[in-house]
Amino acid sequence: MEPAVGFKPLYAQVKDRLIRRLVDGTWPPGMALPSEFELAQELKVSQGTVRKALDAMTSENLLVRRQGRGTFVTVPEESRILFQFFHLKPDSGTVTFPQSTVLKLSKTTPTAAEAEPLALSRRAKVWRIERVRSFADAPIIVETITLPVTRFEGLDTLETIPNNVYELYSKRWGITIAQSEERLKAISASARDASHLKCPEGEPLLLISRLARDLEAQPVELRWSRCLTRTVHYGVKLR
Amino acid sequence: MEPAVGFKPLYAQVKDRLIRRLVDGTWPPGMALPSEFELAQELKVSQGTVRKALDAMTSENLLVRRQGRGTFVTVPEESRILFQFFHLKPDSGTVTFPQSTVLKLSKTTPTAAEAEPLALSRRAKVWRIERVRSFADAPIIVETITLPVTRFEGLDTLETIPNNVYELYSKRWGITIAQSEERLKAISASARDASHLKCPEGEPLLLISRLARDLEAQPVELRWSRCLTRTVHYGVKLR
DNA sequence: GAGTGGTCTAGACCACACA
DNA sequence: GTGTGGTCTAGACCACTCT
Repeated sequence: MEPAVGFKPLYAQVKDRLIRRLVDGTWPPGMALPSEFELAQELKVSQGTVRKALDAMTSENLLVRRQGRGTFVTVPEESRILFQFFHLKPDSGTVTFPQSTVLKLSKTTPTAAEAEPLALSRRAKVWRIERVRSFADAPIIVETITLPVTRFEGLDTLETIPNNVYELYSKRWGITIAQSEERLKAISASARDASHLKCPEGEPLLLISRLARDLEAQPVELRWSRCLTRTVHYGVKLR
Repeated sequence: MEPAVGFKPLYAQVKDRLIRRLVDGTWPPGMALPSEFELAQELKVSQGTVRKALDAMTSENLLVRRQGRGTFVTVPEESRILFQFFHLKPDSGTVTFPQSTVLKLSKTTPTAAEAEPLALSRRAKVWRIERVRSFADAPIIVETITLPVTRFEGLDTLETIPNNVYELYSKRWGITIAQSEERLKAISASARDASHLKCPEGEPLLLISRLARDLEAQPVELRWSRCLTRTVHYGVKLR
């Protein structure tokens, strides 16, 4: 008699086994999974149970299913990131991905406020990236990205840091950003923020603190974005 | 041969029929629905198809299912509203619902910025509620709520306007708030905001503009909240 | 035409709630 | 014990994609 606490439905167990294959790189982004019947046969469950696991993973944006074609591992390309993780939109007009300019890349130790959410020691090494992001040449965001060096070896040897860093994390280190939590506050622009955003010191800015996690829900990236919201807003839909 | 465009899966049609019963009050909040087999028999579909419709409605927070007990229409009680629509949380400590004090209730006509999202004419009548909300006696939010008079007849005859207005909308007018969209910006506290929030004029505030919709996705309520985010933050989880 | 996911059905058994 | 939702299975047919 197994305890009720430890019980997991079969489809959840199947889901866990499939996620493990995403984590270990058996099925890299873009790859087609075997068909439902092949998976069912291999995992010794019915096709309906495999489907329930695949549907759950699809609703978490880990997979993409196309009728008639197959089931594919999600690729962290721009349009997906834009939709899933980037919530700043122009007040009017179409949504676009901002251009970015790196100000500084340094190797340092985390502050207490950085170490705690990233589950790191104060003596651990981290990369700190500072960059400005712009819509149509107008600077909108100043942001600081903090990454543990242990998971991003050789970051400083890259020629450039691309606009879409989540695609980089995936391609260079095989790290998939699967979920994140954001905390928003209103703050005043510091002299430094103001100079980068070309706005008066003391201008109200939207501060977004994001903690991003990988497929196994381990914290991977901490990001502090200060945003000028004169022409853009942060959009949320609640169901 | 029917056109592919007009096609809707059977479970989606079932879902639409069930939602109609929520809208017309056949099944009010808190009521138990018939069992899956009874619904299947009545609607002439299989129990599995009914289940798919019920699961979809459950994931939209319209229904609550309890193993062994039954399926129930969601009640807009505090804890649910807190979880579903209220995203301001103390930086540390437990989540609570703020107290509120109504400053003013007036009947007026909408501004252009109010009329458009509510799909109203500029000459329509609207209620405008202004109130302050506090955590532990500290004022945190000043907000303005705009409601079309046609859908909320007699609002001015109420003795008091309760803290949880969505519960009021449901009980008094049978209107269920099922979804909403929020836009966030950082602004400076006006003299008026500052006096209510007991903060300096010019203090950075988080402005939340919310458009709330009913079960049929019709806009119902427009709300502008100005929030002091020194000790609280707006939390978002992204999957 | 062959292969894929999408829908629909039917039935079995389990876990839980309540009287 | 009875009735509910939760899980699991098996099979059928449809719509779509690619060759």
